[in-house]
Amino acid sequence: MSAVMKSRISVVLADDHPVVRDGLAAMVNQQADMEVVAEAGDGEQAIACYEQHRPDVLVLDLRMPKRDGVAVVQRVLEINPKARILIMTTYDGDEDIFQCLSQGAKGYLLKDAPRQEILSAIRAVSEDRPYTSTTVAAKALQRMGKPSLTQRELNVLQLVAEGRSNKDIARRLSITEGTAKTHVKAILTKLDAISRTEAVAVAHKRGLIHL
Amino acid sequence: MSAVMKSRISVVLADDHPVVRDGLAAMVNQQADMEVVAEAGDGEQAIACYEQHRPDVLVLDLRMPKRDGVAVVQRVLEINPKARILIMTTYDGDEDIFQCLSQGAKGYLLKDAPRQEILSAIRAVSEDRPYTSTTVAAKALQRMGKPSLTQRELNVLQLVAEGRSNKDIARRLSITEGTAKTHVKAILTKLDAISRTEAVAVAHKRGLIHL
DNA sequence: GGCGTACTCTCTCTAAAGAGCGACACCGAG
DNA sequence: CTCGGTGTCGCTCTTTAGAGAGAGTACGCC
Repeated sequence: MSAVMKSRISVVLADDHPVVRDGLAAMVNQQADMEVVAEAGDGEQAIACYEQHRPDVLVLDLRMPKRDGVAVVQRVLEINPKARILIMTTYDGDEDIFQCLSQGAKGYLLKDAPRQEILSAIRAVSEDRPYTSTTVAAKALQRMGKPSLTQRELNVLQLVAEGRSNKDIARRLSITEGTAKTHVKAILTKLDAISRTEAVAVAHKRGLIHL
Repeated sequence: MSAVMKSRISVVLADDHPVVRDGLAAMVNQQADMEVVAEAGDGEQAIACYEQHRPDVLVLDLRMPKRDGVAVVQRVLEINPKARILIMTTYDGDEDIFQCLSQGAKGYLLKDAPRQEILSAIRAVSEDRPYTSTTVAAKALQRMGKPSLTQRELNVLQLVAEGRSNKDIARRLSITEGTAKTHVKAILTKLDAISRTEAVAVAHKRGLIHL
């Protein structure tokens, strides 16, 4: 590589809202040092686009049809462990943030970020420098130290959030009601909640479940 | 007015995400027959912008800081009962839709709508023709016939969603636990739910509460 | 006035949820 | 192999939630 980088930063956009893609594309293409090379409207397209174009930066929305953001991050990093991924989403639950960053995404920012911040985030990530806004970083730190739920507990939590009773949950998971209660109890303890309803509120705020 | 409309449709955009505003602005300004005259990042700005520019169409996001979409619709229609408002949001709960349309918004569409649909919606609303996509219309019809909650019940529902117990709710609203139970019972009946947790799930899906 | 609606309160009774235990089998990491 | 984590099941006990039914007050509307 020469000392002077003449080629522009290539960017792939993945977001299920055409409006958002247009907005990002407009912002990016207006810059002299970057350009959008492809767009994707769902998770599978995002993976396909990445594989095909191998962009410098993949800008990714978390909540998408077909395959959600976390899964896309995983798959893309399987394809290319050095992939530079910038998560851009509306969700600020600490679980989402933690998942993405710990899995190897280089940046995470919220859609209500100002133009300048978005552009500098893309530039940072393109140079393999991590970018995290202060508010997002704070959330990620919040998540530290908090106990994490097991897969089974997440399954149970999901059913609890749908309003199922312990008996109902037991039936669906082919376990006894007592065991279902044990799981719920563990969930309440880990989320520091008194009732199942409060647990759902807490879990939703943290991004553990998505209603 | 002459038979040939030479002046372009003036549009004011209100959305708390700069990215979305950019996207919409790019789309709109690319059209020969319309232009963006102002942008707002929160509810109060939206009202101020409308009052100042009196655009042909106000494109409005529902969830915004300072003042939410429904309140903005109300206020703007107070200022100008003939205001043409197009709601554009990610939320498809039937309560949101019903509220906005019944209060006088001329159109409602989702952010994942394709470019063409967004543009034709703006044109329709600018000519005072209502625009509603089929999926949104279906939601609005779903809401018909369903019992609506009283203000008190909405207050209780909000507390239930936060995970409060009946006793807790009673204390906060300065009523007896028995009365709190009566309200919760009424909520369960109206939402056709068996438990409070299910009620929260249903209410969230319908857009009655926003966590 | 009469009617409907919302809000309040009281009562009983059953079902569910949650606290607090202990226990055993499995499995992977050290 | 031992140990920690997980998932399973069991038990008792108290608290909470929810079903059902009745009833009084206030307010606005026709």
